[in-house]
Amino acid sequence: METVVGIEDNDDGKLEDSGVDRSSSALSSPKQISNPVVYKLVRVEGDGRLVPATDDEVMEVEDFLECENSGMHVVADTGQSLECISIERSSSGKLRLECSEGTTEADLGKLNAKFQYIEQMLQKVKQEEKLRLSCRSPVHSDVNIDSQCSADKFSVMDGKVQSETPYQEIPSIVSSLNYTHSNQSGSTDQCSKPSEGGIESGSSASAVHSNLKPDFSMSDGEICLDKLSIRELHELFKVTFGRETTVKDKQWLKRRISMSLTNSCDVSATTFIVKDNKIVKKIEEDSSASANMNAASLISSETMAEEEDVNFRDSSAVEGCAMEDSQVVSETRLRNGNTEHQLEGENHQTEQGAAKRIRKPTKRYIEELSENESREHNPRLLLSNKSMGLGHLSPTSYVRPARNAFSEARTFITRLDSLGGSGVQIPCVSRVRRCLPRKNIASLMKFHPTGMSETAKLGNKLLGDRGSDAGSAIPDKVLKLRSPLKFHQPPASEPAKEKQCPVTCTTELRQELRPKKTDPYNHISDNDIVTVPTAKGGMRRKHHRAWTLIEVLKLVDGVERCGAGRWSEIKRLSFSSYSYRTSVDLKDKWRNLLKASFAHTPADDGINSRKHGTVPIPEHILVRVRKLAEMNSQVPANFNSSKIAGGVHGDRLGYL
DNA sequence: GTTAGGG
DNA sequence: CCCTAAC
Repeated sequence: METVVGIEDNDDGKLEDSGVDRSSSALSSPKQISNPVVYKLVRVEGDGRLVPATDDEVMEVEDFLECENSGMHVVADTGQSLECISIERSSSGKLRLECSEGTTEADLGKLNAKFQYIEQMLQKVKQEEKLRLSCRSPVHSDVNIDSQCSADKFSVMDGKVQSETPYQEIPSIVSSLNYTHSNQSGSTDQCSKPSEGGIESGSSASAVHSNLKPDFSMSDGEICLDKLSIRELHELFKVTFGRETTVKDKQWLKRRISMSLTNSCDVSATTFIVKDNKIVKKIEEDSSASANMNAASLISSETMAEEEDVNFRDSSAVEGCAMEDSQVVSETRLRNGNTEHQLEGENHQTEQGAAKRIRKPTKRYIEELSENESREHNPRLLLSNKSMGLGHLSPTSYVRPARNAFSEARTFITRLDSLGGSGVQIPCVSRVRRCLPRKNIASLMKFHPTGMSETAKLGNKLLGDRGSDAGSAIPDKVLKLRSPLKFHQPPASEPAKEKQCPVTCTTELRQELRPKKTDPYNHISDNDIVTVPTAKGGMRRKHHRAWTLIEVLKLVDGVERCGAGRWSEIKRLSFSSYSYRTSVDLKDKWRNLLKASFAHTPADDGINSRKHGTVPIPEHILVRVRKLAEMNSQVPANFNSSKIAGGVHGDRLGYL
């Protein structure tokens, strides 16, 4: 949690700043942008101990906040850095806030208004709650106020009042009050390294838990809200969500508000709390235990912050009434986890547990968001995401993140087009997942043009078939950027190719089809070799790279030099720069060249050209091949047979 | 690891 | 291009 605590003790002079760690809060995550400022209020005893602020002190601060505009720091922009208000307590016991940085005027008025209202409500509820809960141990509650009108997120969590600002450049105000009654070390841990085990106290969190009363629950909030009239609920709702509501359903209002108020992941650890609009101070207990709890709560809070970020983003994106539902859902989900967690095991409330419970839904949520954005609902997306957790095990999983940035719909369309309007829907996921790793996309884009130019230079290039291939070679995203029209009509050779595939048109084959023709021009980027898992568990090279004239020449030269059969050597000598050409590839190609050279007659040129729509291998090369073959007695056994027509699997004999 | 050959 | 047997 982005918490900054500025503590000064007049008696002892400056208090060690160990308890203050701005960097951790400021750098911990991108979220911080959303929580630029957080304040904590702690009283420091003469001996340096951190003591929880008393109610009176709290009130002092509250009053201060209410009437002291200058005392508030306002962050006008998301880009603002953390500001810190240090609370100084003189020997006389007087608390005072200190501005550590300049104050931005923006939104000051708004903030104050909010604050005032909040304070009102807090006090009101506090009074009520005092009556009701006076006998109970301190409870926590979170007030989370989301002001949509200003796009500010204003919330009170764990006693911290803070506003979260979306990524937009909307001015935001974030302030947080954190009343802590933990010892210094505890405080330190809480503030600077919540996730570490630097807690000195030996007492366990569980001990604290057992001592503490049950966590606040939604019911608490409702109890308080129960007292409110509909009108008040409406007001509260307005303050909470930043908009009016016409809902008359008291229950609904209460639920919504309480949900929001308890949305944060407060843990019963913190010492002070803003509970359901009421600031509650915990009784001083085992301070060390408290420290533990604080640390724990901080962690969960941190986690929560992330969650909420997502949540808020969503809610802010979805405006109006409709948003309520979605928000309810998401919040409910979070809450459920939270509540569940708290109820489930106070003693089991480990940091990890808290994080896990919260994080899981978050991921999912993000995924869902992405899916919504893409407008294309593909159930397999989730699956692909799951695999992401495995890192790079699957090069394909890698692609996911980037993909989100692009229009899925277009991708989808393209894919359909590629099928020649067959209407067969190729699972986007499959395709995407089979795409090259994200990092390669750039290289593809970069190299593609080069490949094209090279092709052009070669002169013998087949534009029809090739052009298409080249286009399809690029991942969907790129394809979109290029001319999608290219894919509308599969090259004539395409169907033939497909037929040649021994494998039936299984999904896998189709998935592979496009990728295969993908990189004829990308051979420069050697890293692009991507293998895909086959049904058998083996790996299969994903891309088809048509042989270029240059490669053929190199091959012939290599054979001339080293002799046919010495593929490894040829590969080493002539294809060292073509990592995607394996010795097996050379062998296969040579085999096809042989067949072609013997099957091929000048008269066939025209026919073959028309037949395949491709540029035939120049006769002079074939002649050379034939010569070499004859020299080495490599005349194909049955060059005349019909078998020759097909050449080695998938190859168009005598063509590049 | 290479080669050869079938698919 | 893939897969494999045979080196």
